[in-house]
Amino acid sequence: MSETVQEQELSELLQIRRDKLDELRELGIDPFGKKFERTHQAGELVGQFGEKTKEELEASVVEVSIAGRIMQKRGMGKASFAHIQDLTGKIQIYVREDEMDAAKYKAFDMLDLGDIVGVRGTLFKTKTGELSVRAKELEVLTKSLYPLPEKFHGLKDVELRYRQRYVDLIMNPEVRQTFITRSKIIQSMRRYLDGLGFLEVETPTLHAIAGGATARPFITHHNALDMQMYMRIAIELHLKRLIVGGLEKVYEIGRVYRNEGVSTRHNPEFTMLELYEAYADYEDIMRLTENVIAHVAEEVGGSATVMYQGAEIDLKPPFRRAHMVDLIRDAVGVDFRAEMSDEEAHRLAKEHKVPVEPSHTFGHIVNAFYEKFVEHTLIQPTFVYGHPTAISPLAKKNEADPRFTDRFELFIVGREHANAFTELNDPIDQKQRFEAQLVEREQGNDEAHMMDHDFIRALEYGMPPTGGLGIGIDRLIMLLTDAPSIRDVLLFPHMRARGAE
RNA sequence: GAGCCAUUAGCUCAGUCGGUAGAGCACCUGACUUUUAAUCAGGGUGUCGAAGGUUCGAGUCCUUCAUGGCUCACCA
Repeated sequence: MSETVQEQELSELLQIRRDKLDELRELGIDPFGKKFERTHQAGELVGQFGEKTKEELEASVVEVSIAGRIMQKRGMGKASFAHIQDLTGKIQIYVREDEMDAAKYKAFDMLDLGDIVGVRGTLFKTKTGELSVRAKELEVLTKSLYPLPEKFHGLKDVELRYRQRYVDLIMNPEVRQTFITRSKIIQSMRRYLDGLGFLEVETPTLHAIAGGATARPFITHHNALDMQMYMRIAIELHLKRLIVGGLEKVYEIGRVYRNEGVSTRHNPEFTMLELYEAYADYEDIMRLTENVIAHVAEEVGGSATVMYQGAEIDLKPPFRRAHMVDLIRDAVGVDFRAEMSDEEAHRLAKEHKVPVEPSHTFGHIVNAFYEKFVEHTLIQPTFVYGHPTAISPLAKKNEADPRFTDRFELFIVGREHANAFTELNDPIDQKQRFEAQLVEREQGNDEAHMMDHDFIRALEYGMPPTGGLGIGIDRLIMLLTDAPSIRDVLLFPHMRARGAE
């Protein structure tokens, strides 16, 4: 569509705003102004001077310079009030015709909600006691050409909130706060791990082999090398190569990509923390996990107890620890510690109406029982450990019972928040595990792991006994910000492309 | 992928039994020098998500499609 046609199709509402560009220029004002020196932010002023009396403010004459978006405007002829919003909040400004340049007052009078201005003036309190800035000078910094949502109800439409997050951020302070908290959570986590002597690293997100997790990858292509590549589904295998290389304690906070369904708990790309510590095992990692989560909750939210969707969640260590088969036994009375064949396991699955595939072995069926009967019941933080070997191709087998591994997952509010294990460092066993995965792949499981010969080679050089951890950062942020949907903690959640537009 | 629900002005929402598309905010015109969801007087700015169908007549009933939300499935 050409620019001219678009211009013609502008609604009256939008056309009026465009016309104001020329009217401002006629007044000698650039509607898309320039750099503006601020001395304060709104929230800072309210914090610093909000408690001062009218008289104290009059006596001290505090000169300030602020800038922000006009969110409310109340004109009264030759004087006007408005509220200006910046990152930190809102502050009222008071503009009088007799105290400034006539053209400037006329320009201000013409401005709309959503326009961005810079104001220099002095602090005072109105007769109703609101801290305000009495404007001496006012600069138009940016004219807004599109009207903001309704001032009282704001932007409610969920689709618009996600597709036009910038409007959501302007209108909904709690959304702004969620993303500030998100940043603080990640900062806090970094500081904590750095303090423990971990080294933050960055490894490739484009992989020749998509390994380290059970998931379907996005496939892409590198032109110059003419090779198929995958967006990474996990960070794991590269970080373990670094443990082989002697970096000993490493972590990466980064994006991984999985070509799977979208839901309130799943986005095609999400942020993982993965961490590996040489000479540690999964019990060390359990302690680290509960400590880092409690630390972040306290540092960012002020308490290790959080409210999530009406439920009080206690994140104070130690978290409950429970073996997967014990939880299944307590829930349905089936004891998978008993020796049993795959056939017996299938019979139990049928008896308890647990959906399984014909190719499933004992281990897959134990996991299916867990997912059906236990997972959703774990509201308070619980380390579920002892996952079957068949579903844990990168975890070390348990010494006493090799049908299970030294692995745990952390469940909170019925959702998986972390996955960790004593890493398998026996290259011969690892190769066999990959081969078992290849069999699954041939049986049609396109999420089964791929063989990674270079990773085997790395293990052949010798990886020290190692504990590893993955934390789903978005889900942790959901928990700590009381967000019901993962989209509420992602600035730009993935949405289907709109056809006509 | 399946089920349920939603889609009307820039935004938030009404719209009865099928009978001339409405309100508040925003915006426009005017008044107003301490207002604060400012107030007062006047002004409705629209592809009723799209396309078919039924009907004398469809925002409303039917079908298909699109997008979104929730639930389920898959998954972290």
